Amino acid sequence: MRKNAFTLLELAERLGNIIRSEMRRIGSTYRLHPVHLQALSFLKQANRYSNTPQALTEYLGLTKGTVSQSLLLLYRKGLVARYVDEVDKRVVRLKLSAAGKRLVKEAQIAPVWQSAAANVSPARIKTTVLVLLETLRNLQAMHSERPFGVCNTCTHLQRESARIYNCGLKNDRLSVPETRQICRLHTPQ
Amino acid sequence: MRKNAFTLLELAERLGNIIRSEMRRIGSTYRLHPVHLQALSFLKQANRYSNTPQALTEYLGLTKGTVSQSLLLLYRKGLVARYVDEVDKRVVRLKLSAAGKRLVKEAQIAPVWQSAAANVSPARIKTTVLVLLETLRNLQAMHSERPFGVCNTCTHLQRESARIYNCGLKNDRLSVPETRQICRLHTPQ
DNA sequence: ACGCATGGTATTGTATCGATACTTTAGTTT
DNA sequence: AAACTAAAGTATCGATACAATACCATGCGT
Repeated sequence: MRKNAFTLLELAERLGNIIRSEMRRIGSTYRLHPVHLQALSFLKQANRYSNTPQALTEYLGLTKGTVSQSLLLLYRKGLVARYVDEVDKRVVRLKLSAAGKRLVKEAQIAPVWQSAAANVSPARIKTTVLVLLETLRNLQAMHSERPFGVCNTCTHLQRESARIYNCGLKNDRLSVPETRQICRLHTPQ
Repeated sequence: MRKNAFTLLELAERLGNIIRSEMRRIGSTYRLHPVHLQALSFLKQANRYSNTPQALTEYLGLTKGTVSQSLLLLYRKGLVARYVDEVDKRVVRLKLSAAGKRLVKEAQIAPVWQSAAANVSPARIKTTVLVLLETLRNLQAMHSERPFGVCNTCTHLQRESARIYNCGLKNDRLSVPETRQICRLHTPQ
């Protein structure tokens, strides 16, 4: 039991390393580091409450100064657009540019991963996902980090009718595609 | 199915980030980076075929020049000892110093992890470990990376008698503790 | 004896990352 | 309204990971 949890840690560590060096490999084509690919991938999925430097900082677990510099680099490369929020002028809104979207599509490491897990039965994958998810949530709770999830599994999501959703926290109307994005205010059920 | 494999990738990525920032936090006490903690932890477990810069390079997935520099830093901090191999004088042997061993013990992140996975049933953890292990092995095979495992699960291990083991590849006698270390020549059954 | 591969180091340039200090805007208190 | 205070970002600096390249020493093959 103890031993197994230790193995789980080692495995996650090794997998993390592999993913990281895979990202390094893929990113080198564009002269980007792993953290940049992660940032772009996050921005692609972030909803309207999470498309800011602050949210990205929380997501990556780095300091805001560091993230600010990384964003500057991505901006200079023309991969992300930045504009000041109309309502709160302290806030910067981030958005992938066309080039950024293209890059995220090209630079996927998912295919490699999928073929690596291709021979595992769906049931076992499901168990694995659930176990890892629970562990992740616990770890995040310990560090009082935000869980960052989609609306589907959030307590604040209210379904008004067939295609009308609402965020109970922000009291905003949400479009269906929006409910599939990830949110920094996510609160697991 | 496809969707699940994608989620698995995301989870591993998130967990990797958490582990990484946890390592950053712990390591900052000693002014060490995540990669240094990983190196020390590897050296603690490496067997006699794997206690070299080359093996560490393969393990971390970095370039040998980079790893050489990291080792220099660890050496200057008095955490690892280095000496030239008697037989092949090109080879450098690495060993944790007393201070290095102490640090590895102190700087464990395992406890956090264990409490995070504490409420998951052993059976489900076992499934998770097996799935991740298979995925890891496949990923490593794709990149023709070495799997790095313990003798227990290696095809080259031969059991001579109750407490006498042999490595069929190197034709060396192995002590029982040695069969629990990790080896760069590991070949999964 | 000659090439050639292998294990490792030295050096240089780029850019992450943390720490610190700073600017601007928002909100709150007096 | 004026003055604190907090929040979101940016700028700057120092340390150093990391890749790339070149290099050195040893070992192994013909």
